[in-house]
Amino acid sequence: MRIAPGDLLSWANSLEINHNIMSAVSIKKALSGEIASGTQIKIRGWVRTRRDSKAGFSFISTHDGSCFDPIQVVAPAELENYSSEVQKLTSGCAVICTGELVESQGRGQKFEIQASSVEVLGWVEDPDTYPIQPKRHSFEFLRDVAHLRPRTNTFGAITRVRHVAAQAIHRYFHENGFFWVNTPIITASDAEGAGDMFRVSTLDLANLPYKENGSVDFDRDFFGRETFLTVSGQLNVEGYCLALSNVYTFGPTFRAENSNTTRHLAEFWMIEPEIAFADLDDVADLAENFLKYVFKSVLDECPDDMAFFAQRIEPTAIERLERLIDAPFVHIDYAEAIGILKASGKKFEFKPEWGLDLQTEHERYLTEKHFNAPVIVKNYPTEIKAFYMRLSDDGKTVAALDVLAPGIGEIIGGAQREERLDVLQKRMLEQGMDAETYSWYVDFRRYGTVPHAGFGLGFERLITYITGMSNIRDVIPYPRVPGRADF
RNA sequence: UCCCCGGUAGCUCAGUUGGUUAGAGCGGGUGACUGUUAAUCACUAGGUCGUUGGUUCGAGUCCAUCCCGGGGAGCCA
Repeated sequence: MRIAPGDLLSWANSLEINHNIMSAVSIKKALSGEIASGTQIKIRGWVRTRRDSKAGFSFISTHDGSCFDPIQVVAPAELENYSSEVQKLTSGCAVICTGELVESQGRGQKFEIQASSVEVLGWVEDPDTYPIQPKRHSFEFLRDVAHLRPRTNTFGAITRVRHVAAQAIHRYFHENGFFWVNTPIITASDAEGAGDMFRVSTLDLANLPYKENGSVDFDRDFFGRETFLTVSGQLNVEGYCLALSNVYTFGPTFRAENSNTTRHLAEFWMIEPEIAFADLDDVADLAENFLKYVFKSVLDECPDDMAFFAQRIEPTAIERLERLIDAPFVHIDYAEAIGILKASGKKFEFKPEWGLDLQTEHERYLTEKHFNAPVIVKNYPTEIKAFYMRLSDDGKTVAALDVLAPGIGEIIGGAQREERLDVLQKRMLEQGMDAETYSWYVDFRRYGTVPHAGFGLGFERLITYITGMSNIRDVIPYPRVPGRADF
């Protein structure tokens, strides 16, 4: 039996195995208007608040995460467990509510449920100390209860936006003929100096084997050599790029840097597309096109969540995404950027100078003050960039790019790769890199080399930008940062 | 890693130049009231003031130390 792609989901949902799943409806569906008023429905979720009316019923505001809004369940005093259970419900209790879906008599919601049954599945053991209360909590506090914070409005919204953005990313690439490549998480290459690495080892730290010269004998480690957690899938994905043309990675990435900022995590997710037969301008266009697609998808698919961010987190959350979708990104050369900074007359803590990397204050000036738009800065001085970036004819610059966004700074870093064998080898030699470790990478330049380019996008930085959340630790479920790996 | 700021009730905070029994709002409990919706009103329970040490007749308050958190910088995505 062959089933048309558009019918696959209804075919799957019709299978016996799903009958139990379909017996209740999501709150999203109950509030959507798809279900006729008067229909008997069942919803399952967690209590946000309970308000009693002595007129003989209680309002139970219930959420299940399917959408931003909770549904109001009207529980009449006639319920057999009304005084014994319903009136004892507190924030966080898990309930199954059955009843008639009706248009609400009160303001604030279109539909509500006139309950004929409220079944309590899980009580809150001690309501007095349950951390998630129906009030505003600080994000600092919620980080200490990261396992419970998904029950709040904000973290529910973040989770849905994160999901929609991830789906949009995969969809964008899929529909543009890219293949998702799962590059290894454990690696032996000291990946291009992108940062300090976490060691992966099964050696007994209290009883390390040593070689005769006194160094640790990694021959006896699990992989028979030193290994680490990946800091980038780029080197690996290049191999797939030079066979499948358009590829990307989307996976966890690890940096053991002692970074204590609102935009760094020790464990984060990174998206790295890599395109063959392409130069720096091609990858700059890809970055712009890609970002606009993802932003548009989130605006279209998460209107309620985005409205919440605009109302409570960052007033311009929606407008700035709309503006960014409409306006072309600014493209400038690093040299021009230095010129603009020097001519600005602004006093910077670090003086802008050709040959030095742009400081955060410089990036902010360019993207927030001078252009007030996303800026793609291209062609950086050779000395401050990685070995694999393509050298210009005069050798002074490499074909690197950074995408700077107002509010967060660097969101994307990319480059055209050095495809010429001799030039790459020379640069690796200059930087004192171990030729043997990277021989497989150099092979790509030996066998059918072509110009190719790619970029890296920090997924959490993207979510930070979309939602207006100011700390990256609040857009990943369980943040890992120096000194903390709770939960 | 460096520079600033902070740690008081379950949560968010106030607490005077050091001075008796440390306060408020929310949340919890009890009651009243109400198609309510951050409901409202009354009553009530709840604190070794981050740790350790010091100064003082007396420390939430001053000093030192360590721990933890936040913001900024560097590194980067």
